[in-house]
Parts: sequence; C-alpha cells; structure tokens
Amino acid sequence: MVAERGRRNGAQAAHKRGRGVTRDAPDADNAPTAEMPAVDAGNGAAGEGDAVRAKAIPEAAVARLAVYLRVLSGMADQGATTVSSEELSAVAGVNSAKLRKDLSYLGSYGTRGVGYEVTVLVGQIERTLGLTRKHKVAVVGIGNLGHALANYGGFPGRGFPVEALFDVDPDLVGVPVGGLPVSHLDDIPAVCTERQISIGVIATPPTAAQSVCDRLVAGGVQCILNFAPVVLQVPEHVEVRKVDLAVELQILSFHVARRADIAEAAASAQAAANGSSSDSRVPMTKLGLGNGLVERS
Amino acid sequence: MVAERGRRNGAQAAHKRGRGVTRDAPDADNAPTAEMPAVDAGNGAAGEGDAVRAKAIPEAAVARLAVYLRVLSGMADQGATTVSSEELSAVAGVNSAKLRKDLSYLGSYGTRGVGYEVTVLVGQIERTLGLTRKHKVAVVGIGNLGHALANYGGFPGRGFPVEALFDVDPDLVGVPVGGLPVSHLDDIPAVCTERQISIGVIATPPTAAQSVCDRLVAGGVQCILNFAPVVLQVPEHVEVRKVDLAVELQILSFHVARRADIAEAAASAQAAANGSSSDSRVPMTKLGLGNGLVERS
DNA sequence: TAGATTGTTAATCGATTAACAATC
DNA sequence: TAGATTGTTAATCGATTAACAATC
Repeated sequence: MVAERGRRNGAQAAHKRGRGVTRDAPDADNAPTAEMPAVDAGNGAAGEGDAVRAKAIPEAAVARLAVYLRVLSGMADQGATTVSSEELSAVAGVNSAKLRKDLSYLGSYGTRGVGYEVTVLVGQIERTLGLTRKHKVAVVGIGNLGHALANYGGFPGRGFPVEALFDVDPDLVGVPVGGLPVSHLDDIPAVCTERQISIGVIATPPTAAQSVCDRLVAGGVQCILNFAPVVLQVPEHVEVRKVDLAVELQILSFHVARRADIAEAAASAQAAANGSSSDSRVPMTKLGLGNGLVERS
Repeated sequence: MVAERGRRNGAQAAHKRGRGVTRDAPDADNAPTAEMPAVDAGNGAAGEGDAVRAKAIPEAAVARLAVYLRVLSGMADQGATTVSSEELSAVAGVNSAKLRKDLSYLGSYGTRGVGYEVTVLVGQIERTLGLTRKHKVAVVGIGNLGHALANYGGFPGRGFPVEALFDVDPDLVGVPVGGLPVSHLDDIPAVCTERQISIGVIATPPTAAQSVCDRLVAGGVQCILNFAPVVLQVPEHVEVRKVDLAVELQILSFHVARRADIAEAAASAQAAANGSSSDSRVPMTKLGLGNGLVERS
C-alpha cells in the first residue's frame, strides 16, 4: 500500500507544487541545501550572476510566465513594441503587482515610466522557460487521445517535436500516425535513448501507465506528462505533470452543486424572511452564508 | 486592452483560485466564526447530512478529494472495507495530516482508533462533489481532440454524459460522432438550453474560443472546460477550468532547463574547486542571470 | 520638472503540516 | 486498560497584493 522505496510519489509532488516552489526535490525540501547551496554558497554573496534563475521561481509563476509569453507573442504579432504591466496584466487576467513580481524573477528588463519592450520580454521568458532548445516528445498510447496528441498542432511552435510513438497493439506497430511509425511498448527504453527523447506523454489506460512510465524512465526521459488517471511513482530526478480530465470535471461538478446549494439557501432564506419564523433554525446558519453572499450574483 | 465590463476574467479567477478558497464569499471567509461556531458547538455531530458543504472547501482540497475518490473506489473494488488516513494518504501521495484535514471538510466520518469505512467515504465525497446528479456535457470543436473527447471513456462513470457536439464545418454537421450527430456552432444556445447542458468543453482553435464561450453561456451552461489556449472572459456566475497543453509542456521545459543549469553550475563549481579559476567568468554572464545590471537597455 | 511606471517591500492572507488531545 | 487513529489546533511556510520609493 505504501509507495515503493526509491521512488517518488508523483501526486505528492504535484500537490506540493501547488504550495510551492521548485518542488522536484521533495527531500531537498526541508534541506534543499543538500546540493544546491553548495553551489550557491560556492561563490557566496558575490554569486549574484550565477544560476540564480535556477534558484527559485515558484511553480505557479512559471505557469503564468507561459501565459504571458503567449499574450506577448500575440501583441508582437499585432505590432506592439512596448507594454506596461497594467496592460499586460489585464489581458493575461492577473493582478499587476503579481505580474511585476513574476517578471522580476527574470531579472530587471522594464523601464520605469515606460514599460517593457515586448520583444525583450518574449526573449527573456523563452530563455527562462528553456524554450531556446528543443525538447523531443514521445507519445505513448495511440488511442483516441494519443492520436490527437500525435497530430496536435498545439505543441507550441516547433519547440516540442513529437519524435516517437508507442502502443501495445501489434496491429498499430509500424503504422504511421502523423507521419511517424508507431513502435512497440517494449522498445520504449531503446528508442527513447536513441532518439534522445526528453518528454514522455502517457495516454494509455490507467493499468498500463506505471509500467509505461518505468520504461520511459529507463529510456532516459526526464519529464512526463501524464493523462492516465493514476498516481505515478517516479525517481527523484523525473518531473511529472498530470492532466486529469475526470478530476477537472469533478471540480466543475462541485461548483455546480455548490451553486445549487447557495440558490437553495437563498430561496429558503427568502421564505424565512417572508414571514414564518419557525424554520429559522435551518438555513442561514447551517450554510454559514450569513453575509452578502446571496445577493452577490 | 482591458477586460470587458460585466465579465469576469477567467484566468484571473483561475489564479485566485490557486491561492484561495471559495472566493465567491470572501466575506464569509474571515468571519466564518461569526455564526458557524454557534451551530457547530450546538450540536457537534448532528446536522451533517446537510449543505454544510457549501461553506468553504479550498479548491485544492476539492481536486484532492477527486483523487481520493478514485483511490477509494479502487480499494472498494478490491474488497477493502476500512482504511486509515495513513494508508489512503500513502496511496494518494499526500501528507496524512492534509488528508485528514481534507476529509474533515466533509464532516466527521472516521472512527478514532479504527479508520474510515471505505463505502461511507466514497458516498460522502460523491455527495460533496455533486456526483449524485448527472452533468450533461457538450463538446465544441470536433477536431482531433474533440473527437477524442466525444468518444472518451474517461468521463468518470456515467455522471458526465456527452449529449451535444458542435462544429463549424458544414461537412461535419449531421455526421454522428460516437453515436451523436454534430450540430452547428450557431445552434449552441438553442441546443444547450433545450438539452439542459451544464458543462461545455471547448476544443476549438483559439480564435473561435471566446465566441463559442459566449454562445455556451447564452445557452445556460454553468461551467466551461477550456482546452483552447486563450484567456476566456465570462460572467460572474460561470466557472472556467483550463487545460493548457502548451503551458504544461513549457513548465516541463523549464524543469529540464533548470536541471541543466544545476548540472552545469555543479560542474563549474567542481572545476573551480579543482583549481583553475579563469573560467568563473563564463557561465554567469552566459546565462544572463546577472540581475540584468549589465545589459539593461 | 511632472507624470508614469517599474521593482520591491512589507502586510496579509491562505495552505500545509507537526503534534496532540480526544476517543474508539 | 493499552493501542491506534481521528479531528483539530497552532506553528510555519509560501503566495498574493497594496503601496511606494526609485527612476525613467
């Protein structure tokens, strides 16, 4: 029942990620100090210039940087040359202070009284996100979703070329999908090593996911994007992101239900206000909605 | 450049969500104490079955509840009847205190010294997530991804039946996909209203997304799951979740890059330690991490 | 200089988690 | 009773954001 030793629990990392920074080394968590500090401490206080970037950009900020990048690219396409934090934050849908703080992780590329140069910002974000190099992708599980992913035009720019496809189905092996022939699951380690795949996308049924994950790791894959509804166990050095459709839908379901509850409460509160007082024991207090909540929307 | 009035910015909400709770009732937040304690103190264990749920479950906790539910269902299938927070948290990959706190939002369904009854927990989580009712889903954009989603077996259980499909392509309209005929984008409001769709899934190209979103909202859809890489503007009462493949990949890219930097830094620290000091000038500037002091424009 | 906007500080708010009293 | 485990408290940690000095 307990996670295997020597493996890191993907979900845990993911959850921690929510809270924090640079969560890849959960151990390094309370003592992140294990190896990094050695490096940092290496050049002591002087060490500004160093791999400071690597230090600590919160995961949430990284995700937002990717959004800013997209917005900025759009602006650049429309000929914008300069943008203020106020403008950019409005379009990206974040607080402008948060935006400036996020951008400050990149360094100091704005001009007071003026704003940011769009192209400079684009370049810096790309650099920080490591988009100046290519990351080869393998898609495992060529079902509906895998098929879609293999053909996906959405892999941003040409920075994430799909260079390997895998499936168990012998009928699929050898068949080209999106111009690339499908290989067998058994060949994952060899093919990934050979083609220098750095990102593995798992689009298999849940039962196969862990085994596929293990083979990807054996093939030297550094990061995994997991669409299978399972909590993957991976070694320390492997980063997992999870996209879970079921969870997304269930979160939405929760909100629908919550809203229904609120409406119901409002209705019975209304009823109560309309006269009969015998039911006063029920709704308001129970729901803990005492405040302006009701009339808000 | 600024978000339209009367609309809420999806991304902003999403980001806030990361930080927070039930943002809709910010008031009830700091003073839940005002009324609740009275109630709770009053009957302690009583009044559970109720809409207490509406109070304040952090979004992050909701997402985890969905994960617990999946794990518990698996355990139930394997015949488990009871589970401790320690076991469940290990499998779900979270801290056990966090798990207990999350479960405490449901009410008090454990037995000290024993643990939780699996079936009870499953039932309570389902109730809280609103899974006791059906949520009809519409998929808009029947391209690769939409196709996959329309056929997706992954929509959990039968709680999220796909009951409408839409696309702009006249050649697709009328064609059944996964047994359901595709309707035209223009019919979104009418069809959604008629079929009582509560969740809209947007799988269109980014340019079409906002307009599709507006029509879904016009059709009375309460929640949107957005796969298009755009920040959607929606009215207050509509909940948006976003799944952004590009952002996921870019986050992974960041981690690959960071790791490379760390390795490099470690290497040069090593080199430095080994004697020669002349190379200390290289990596720092090269990485452009000098706080931008030098090359400020 | 006057106006604008950045970059940063510090206050605030929320989420995580160790620890433990309650209690089965 | 002794052992186990929950539910909750309080300390801690991190993320958000208003506000403002720096400065273009």
